[in-house]
Amino acid sequence: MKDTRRSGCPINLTLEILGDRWSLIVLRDMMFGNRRHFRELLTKSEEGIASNILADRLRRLVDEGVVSKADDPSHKQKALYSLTEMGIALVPVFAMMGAWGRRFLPVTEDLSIRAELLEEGGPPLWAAFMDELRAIHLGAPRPVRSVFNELQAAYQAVVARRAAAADA
Amino acid sequence: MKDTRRSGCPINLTLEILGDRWSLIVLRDMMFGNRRHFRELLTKSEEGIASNILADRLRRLVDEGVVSKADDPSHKQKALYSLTEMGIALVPVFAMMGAWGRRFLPVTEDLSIRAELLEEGGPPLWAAFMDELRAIHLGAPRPVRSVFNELQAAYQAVVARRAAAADA
DNA sequence: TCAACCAGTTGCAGTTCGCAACTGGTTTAA
DNA sequence: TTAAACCAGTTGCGAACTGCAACTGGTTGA
Repeated sequence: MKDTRRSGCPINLTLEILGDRWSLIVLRDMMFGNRRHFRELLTKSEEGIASNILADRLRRLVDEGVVSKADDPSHKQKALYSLTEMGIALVPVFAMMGAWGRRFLPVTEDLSIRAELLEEGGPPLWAAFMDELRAIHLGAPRPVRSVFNELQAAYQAVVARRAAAADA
Repeated sequence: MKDTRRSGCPINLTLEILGDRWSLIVLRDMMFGNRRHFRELLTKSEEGIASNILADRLRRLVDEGVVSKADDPSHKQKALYSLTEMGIALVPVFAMMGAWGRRFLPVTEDLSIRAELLEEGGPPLWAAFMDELRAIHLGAPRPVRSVFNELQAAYQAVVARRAAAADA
């Protein structure tokens, strides 16, 4: 928690936590890419975050309660980062931001297919996805439907289709 | 438009335009506070933006096409800033961010009443508000319903109620 | 035993931020 | 007519933040 709040406006307070160029990238990768470890977030990011920035952002997000950090039982050195309910509740924000970006900015097809599905699915799809995230990150019972797999499959399909088109 | 795009992901591209601590504050004040001139944005902001930062952000937002700038016919020196359709389309993003902030962050009652109404009203209210913004900023025909006035009245009512409670 | 892997830290140059003072011009009211 | 208030910014400066590359100390698996 920051003690130097500029105002009690919800938009402002949200911006004080997430208003920079990397925090939401990290959360996006945790949420849609299922990246849970430092090295995964560092090396598999499309945008190439620097390790000191990543360390700083993870520390802040943990401080603010958006992300939690735990030891990975399978490996003494591994830290396991999880979304909290606060982090999971960002799904609709991502959906709306993705929809806006997709409409107005020069997105690439492969990287925007997830945003497209999320937009078309609307609140019911978001709720299903959030249920699944609660299972993955909070240990809640795993729902039958896996929105994560649906999104992933759609992404793979686009990548495959584009690769095939490039060959032809 | 920036030529150094980190990736074609819609979330990333959105962040490259709006991912800082001030851009959305400026847009919020234009949208919900109907601030259209430099001095209004500078002095009436809850958060106290610096004039050089405001000038820089307005320049960027105009460059990116989120805001447009025109001469105010009533005053030779006045510049009139308007939301473009791209800016108006941010209404749902603000609604979701406001809802998130309201749920998880220490918002104040007066400054979050608008976010509450926007959340409760849902997509139909957002659409009505966007219609009104198109009238105000783009010269479209003015709709009958004024969501702006509804939000403003609710804000004033909270302020008045709190002032009365403080007196008692 | 040794290479690969783990989560970060450190140093440094360049950029951005935030504050305060200031600029050159316009409008308003006495 | 003139002075005060108002207009959109700009400039200078120290402090903070960013991004890059190299590095640390420890763990794991072959």
